[in-house]
Amino acid sequence: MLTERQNRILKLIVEKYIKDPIPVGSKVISKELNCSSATVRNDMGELENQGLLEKTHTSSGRVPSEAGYRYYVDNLMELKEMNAEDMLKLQIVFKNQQLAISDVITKSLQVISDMTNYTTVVLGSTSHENLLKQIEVVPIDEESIIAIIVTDKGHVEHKSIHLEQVSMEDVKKTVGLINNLISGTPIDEVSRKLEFEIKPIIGNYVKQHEQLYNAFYHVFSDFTNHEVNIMGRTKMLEQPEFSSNIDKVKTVFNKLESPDLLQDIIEDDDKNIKIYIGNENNIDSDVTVIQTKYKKDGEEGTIAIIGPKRMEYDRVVGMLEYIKENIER
Amino acid sequence: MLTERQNRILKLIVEKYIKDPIPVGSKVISKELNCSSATVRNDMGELENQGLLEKTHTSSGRVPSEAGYRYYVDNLMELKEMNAEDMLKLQIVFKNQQLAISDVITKSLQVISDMTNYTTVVLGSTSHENLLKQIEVVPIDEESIIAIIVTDKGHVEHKSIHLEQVSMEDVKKTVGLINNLISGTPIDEVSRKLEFEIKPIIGNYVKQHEQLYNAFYHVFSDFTNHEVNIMGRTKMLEQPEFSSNIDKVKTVFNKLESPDLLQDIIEDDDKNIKIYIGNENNIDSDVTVIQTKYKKDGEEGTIAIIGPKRMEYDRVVGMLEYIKENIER
DNA sequence: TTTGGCACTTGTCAATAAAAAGTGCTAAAA
DNA sequence: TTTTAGCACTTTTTATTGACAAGTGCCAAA
Repeated sequence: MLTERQNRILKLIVEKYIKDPIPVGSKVISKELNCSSATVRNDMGELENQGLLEKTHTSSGRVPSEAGYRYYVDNLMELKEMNAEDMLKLQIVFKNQQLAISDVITKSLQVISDMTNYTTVVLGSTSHENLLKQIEVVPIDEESIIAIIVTDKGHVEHKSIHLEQVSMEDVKKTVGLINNLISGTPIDEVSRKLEFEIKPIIGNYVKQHEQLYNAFYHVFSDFTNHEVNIMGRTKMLEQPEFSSNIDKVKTVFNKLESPDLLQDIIEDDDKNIKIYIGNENNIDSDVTVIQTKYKKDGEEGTIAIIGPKRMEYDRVVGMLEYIKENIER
Repeated sequence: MLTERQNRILKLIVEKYIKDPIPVGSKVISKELNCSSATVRNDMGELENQGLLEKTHTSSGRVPSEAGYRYYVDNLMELKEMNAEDMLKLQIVFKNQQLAISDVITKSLQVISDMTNYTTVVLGSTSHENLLKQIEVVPIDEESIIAIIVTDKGHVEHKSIHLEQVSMEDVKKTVGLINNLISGTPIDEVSRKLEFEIKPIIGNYVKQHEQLYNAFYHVFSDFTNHEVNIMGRTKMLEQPEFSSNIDKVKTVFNKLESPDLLQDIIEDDDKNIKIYIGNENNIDSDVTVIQTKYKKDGEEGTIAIIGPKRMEYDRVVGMLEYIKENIER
């Protein structure tokens, strides 16, 4: 259990360090509290014993540890109103009636990325949550068509298909069949249903049914599992602790580029705003992920902000709350 | 005019420097030529006078200047066969019959990016080259529909539209009208045609025509001008001259992130492989862009490889030739 | 025209020293 | 019992020095 003064010292150190990433000494802190640097030093020693602070070397100032950030976020952080400037920039996006929800979300997270210099991510719903709404085909030339899949959540994906000696009529027949028989099925189960419900039927009266079946099978099995949108991919370079350590930057960039990983990583059913500091997330032990789920009409997904552990927690949480509120009404 | 030996020296220096970015001294060169280092030094001095070589400081070895690279590319470079390993990896992509052309291109450039550690870009055709093929609408719920635009080149784009109190019937009518009257029009002229050919008609017998017209107007005017695909966005970090200079990296990253700029930059009607070294391109004076146009059936576009000026010119040109050849037949 | 040789420049590396920042601990003060 | 002043000690940062390596330019001889 920490004393009142220790709490105040920890809070000051975390906030100072977030503003400027240099270890914080006892002197600066003592000026803000009404006590001497020696007193502060004693408390800092105790905070270090508790694992909330760290030293970079024997005689350096203190830096928050991972547990320190966690304690700060859980107990010390005060949420403040979003500042007027931030709010204004976001409102421009929200006021735009033309935009569909998903565009509003993407655009506003783009704005946040620019304002904060953190990387932002928007994750659509997963393919097992999306139901097949409709499939459309558009012929391009004699040998190729484009198949367009639309899900009930409004997710659209398309794929060009190369077919030899298949009549457009047969294609239309097959598509009609799919739309009639298996629309409403979760996307990731469609492939299986194709095999058991469509293949046997078209086998009888569609020429080249093998080729056609294969084509559609691939269309669905290649369906992107998650629609993922990353904004400000390279913002990490703006963070001093990263720009001085290129290897860290590379690690994080690689995580972001590999879409599979990203999907596994940010998955959480909680509707509140969640904060994963360092090892608490699966991206990298040097970053913090702040994320939340949104749900609006049918559409749902996750938005996340990725920054250094030394993130402006209060500001980001404020923004996420604001965005979420605006989305959901 | 350069002497034969000067040509050989310049070639050696460029190639050595490309392999390993440290200034090249007269001694190493003299070992490969049958002459003394003093002779080489004289020639190097002359090459520097001609602006083809540079020194990093008074007593350093030489480094190719921009003009030096240009001279190398124009006069000295020998194209060699692609090495077997590179070729094998690319063939795996080309052999895959399932893939549509555009996917083959994207995938193969992904492979090239991984093999070379350069950033690669695939640019689809511009919107004035794409003709409207067909527009489809899929209703999602009472108040929103998804509009899907397909062009003759097989480019697909979709947009969710929010409509209030518009009947699906009216939507279908309007879409039918568009498909009948203005399919075949270049995408960037559709908006105008909508105004003069569709608006007057639906004005008469479609309720809420204003809203509907606006919605479709935006669908087309927001149509992405260029489909752009970037692979290996962060590969620049693997290049020693960049990873030691973060500001350069940031500049290049920013250029890559801004899609508008990218479009202006890589625009060229020449069908050959073109090389833009340093200031010759508009991305950054520290990079080289090697690019070419491809054309296959209806589809056409540009592929580009972006790397440091110290790029492996011969290897990259070889790869591009190989890819182009494979695409076009 | 080429080459050996040498003076000269610059960058790199290691060692040293001094200064700055900050700590921990002790003993005195509150 | 808590707080504080003071001081010894540690580590980092910065600058200085000197030695060495790499490389050049130029001159005079081959």
